[in-house]
Amino acid sequence: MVCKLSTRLMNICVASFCKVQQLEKAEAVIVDAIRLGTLPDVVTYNTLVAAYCRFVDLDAGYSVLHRMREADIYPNVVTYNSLIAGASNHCLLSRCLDLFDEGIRPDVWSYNTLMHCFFRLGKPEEANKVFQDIVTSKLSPCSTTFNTMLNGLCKNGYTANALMLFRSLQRHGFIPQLLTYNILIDGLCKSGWLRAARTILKELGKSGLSPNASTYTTVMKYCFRARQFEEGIEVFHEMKDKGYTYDAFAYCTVNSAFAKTGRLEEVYDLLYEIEEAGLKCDQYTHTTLIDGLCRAGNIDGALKHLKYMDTLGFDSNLVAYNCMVDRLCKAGYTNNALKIFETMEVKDCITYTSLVHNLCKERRFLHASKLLQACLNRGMKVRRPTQRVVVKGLHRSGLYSEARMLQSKI
DNA sequence: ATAGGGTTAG
Repeated sequence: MVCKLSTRLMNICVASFCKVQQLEKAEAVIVDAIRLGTLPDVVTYNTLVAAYCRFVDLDAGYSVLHRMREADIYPNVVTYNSLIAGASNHCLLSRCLDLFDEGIRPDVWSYNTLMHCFFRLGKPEEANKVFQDIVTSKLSPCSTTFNTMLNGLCKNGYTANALMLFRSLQRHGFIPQLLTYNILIDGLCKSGWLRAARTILKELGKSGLSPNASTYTTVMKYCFRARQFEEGIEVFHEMKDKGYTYDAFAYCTVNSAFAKTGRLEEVYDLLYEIEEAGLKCDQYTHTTLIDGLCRAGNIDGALKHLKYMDTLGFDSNLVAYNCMVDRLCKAGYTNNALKIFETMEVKDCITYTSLVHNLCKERRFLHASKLLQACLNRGMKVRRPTQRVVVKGLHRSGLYSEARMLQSKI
């Protein structure tokens, strides 16, 4: 009894660490447990297989499978489903299919995952075959089967079929989940079927379910895309009134819309609100803000925000820097842009392309040529038009030997 | 397991 309890406790610990992507700590729990006489069971290993497939890769999942076999613990359908999901997430279709032939009888989850894999690879016919197989076989489809099918149809451009399937399912007694509604609303909006989307939204309201942050974010997205900003912001307020005030995803959507339309005061307010609530914006949001500030002519504000962004500990702020460099040039501060460029540890072909073009505009062809060569030396690709601008400029300025040198590197 | 947002050069 004591032993069983401790295995369960160990599994809960392992699962908790896996959930937050701390796989070393999960492994350490197992090591400690073994030392105290508690052995991992099939659940422990299944948790690990799922985590390694998800956060590392399929082979890492397989290596857990081997460890499992060495420990004389037999994998079951859950183990295989995790591997199938791992193969599917990394778009490894043939390995996904291989897993169906390894002696474990697949269940409806296995097929759901396979169907999802086909849809992600843009193979709706194959996905549909799997769906038909599930429906006609002894496996009974679950709501995930239907949700996955509806989502896949929408994402692959079969919105009409999705709507037809949805209605047909309802006639057969299928009760949609909130997720089902969210999938359909997004799919219908994406295809421009706004009236149908509104109908579904109304049905959601009548169903007794309440829209969640995801629903609101979807609706907002399409309002902003259709340039109906006031309507989008109204939706945002409704969302907050309903109590969804802690979803960074939704906030960042609004943030970007503000930044793009020059409503910078409101962005700053919202950013403050987000950070006050202890939420975090990602690189995209900050980059959009920096871009918006530049476009509004507030270069100093953008520089200040870029510095602030540097303190936030993102892996890379490359795009924000690229943006800053380009906007500085366009605002006439090319030398400042070059100074920033020199401080950048990571650069990509966009950094170079941007500077090369801006330098050419200022007829600083020699400088542009040096940068272009540096870029090529680092093995980065530069598009033809960019190369041509520099070579032409050098010729026009009579810098023939430099032109020849550049040509030889191209 | 399946649903939501967003960035730079030419």
